Amino acid sequence: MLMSEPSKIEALPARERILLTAYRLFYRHGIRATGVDRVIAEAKVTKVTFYRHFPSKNQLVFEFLDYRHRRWMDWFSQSLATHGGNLAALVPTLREWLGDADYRGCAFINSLGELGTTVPEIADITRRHKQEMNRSIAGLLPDPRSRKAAEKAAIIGMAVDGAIVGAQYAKPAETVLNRLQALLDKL
Amino acid sequence: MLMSEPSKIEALPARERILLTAYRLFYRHGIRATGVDRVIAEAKVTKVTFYRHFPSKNQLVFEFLDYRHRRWMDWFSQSLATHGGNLAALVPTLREWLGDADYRGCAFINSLGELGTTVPEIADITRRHKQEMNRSIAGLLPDPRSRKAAEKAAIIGMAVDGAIVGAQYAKPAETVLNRLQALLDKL
DNA sequence: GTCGATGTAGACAGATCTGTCTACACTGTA
DNA sequence: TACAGTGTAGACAGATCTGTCTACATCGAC
Repeated sequence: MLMSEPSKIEALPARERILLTAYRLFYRHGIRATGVDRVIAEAKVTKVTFYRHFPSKNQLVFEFLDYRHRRWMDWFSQSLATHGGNLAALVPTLREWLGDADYRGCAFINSLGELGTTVPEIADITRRHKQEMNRSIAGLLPDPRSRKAAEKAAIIGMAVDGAIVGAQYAKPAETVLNRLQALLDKL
Repeated sequence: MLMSEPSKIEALPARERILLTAYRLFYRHGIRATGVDRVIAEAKVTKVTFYRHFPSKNQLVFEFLDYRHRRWMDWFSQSLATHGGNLAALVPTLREWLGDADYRGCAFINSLGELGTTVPEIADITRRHKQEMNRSIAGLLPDPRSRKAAEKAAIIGMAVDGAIVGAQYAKPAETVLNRLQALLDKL
């Protein structure tokens, strides 16, 4: 769902191929488990090309997270709209993601857990990502720009984070989604 | 709070020193960022001793998570009891942990995000840990052994997971705790 | 006195990792 | 026509990583 189409990657310029390959490997296997050499091999570029576009692995990680953020927000907003644009849209939208076969949680939460003290910028990046997610959630509520909507969205966002993590260790995702729906029904 | 006392480690047998050192380094820096050589150096043992007690790094990781589970559950149960043993105890209990200077989230969630596909056992380990956490939460509710309490505890546990993760990227933890309290007030 | 358990100091092997380097080719634009 | 941008194939350096190995010492229990 949020994964790129591998069959079309070969036609892309080298930089795009590197970023999409890193995106797929970092999300699936983790950042430290994915060496630069593996990204280079699977993107079918050379080291000179890689280091011409990305001065370091850490820079690639930042661009991976930025790219992930933009793609995820696009999907999230569109899917919420598709499902009706109100709070009832939230769980059906999350169902599309949490039930995916390639689901591996939130790239930001995972990266924070893996590298949070080694690369402190990841906490800021994660906070901004979640703030924007919460703004989208606020948009589902009556009077979306009010203080009350922001506070309620933050509470809902916290529960969504819990569901995201829960779907990583608990199967099936449907259990977690039902739990989230039950919580939303009480708010 | 949940960290061991470094000043007393030297007096312990080698196996305990290794486990406590791994516990501290894995929790603070992540698993892959912590090499075996570093654990050995800081535990003040030799490689032969290390590999006599732990056949592999993965085995050490499993024992780190088991140890973390037992210590965390002990703290969690005792702190909940100290704060009154009912649902109102939950947020004050979590405040002790989430506000800690060495706070780095949940070792299970972090390990799952870092190594979830490389070491699939971690998902099962995490699920069992969270099931036991939820059983403790159910114990705070009226009629703790009922189906209803289990379901409510699972919902609360999901929100707790969200708070745990939120406290990693959002400062101060007090904001997250207030949000959690607001959610609990609505349940 | 013997033996098992526990501990010691690295050397070593093989693998993996990040980043730099050389010299060249192709393409598109001005 | 020239030049900048983009791309190529590794070799190489230095570092880090996991796990095995040798030979010995100490201690406590039987």
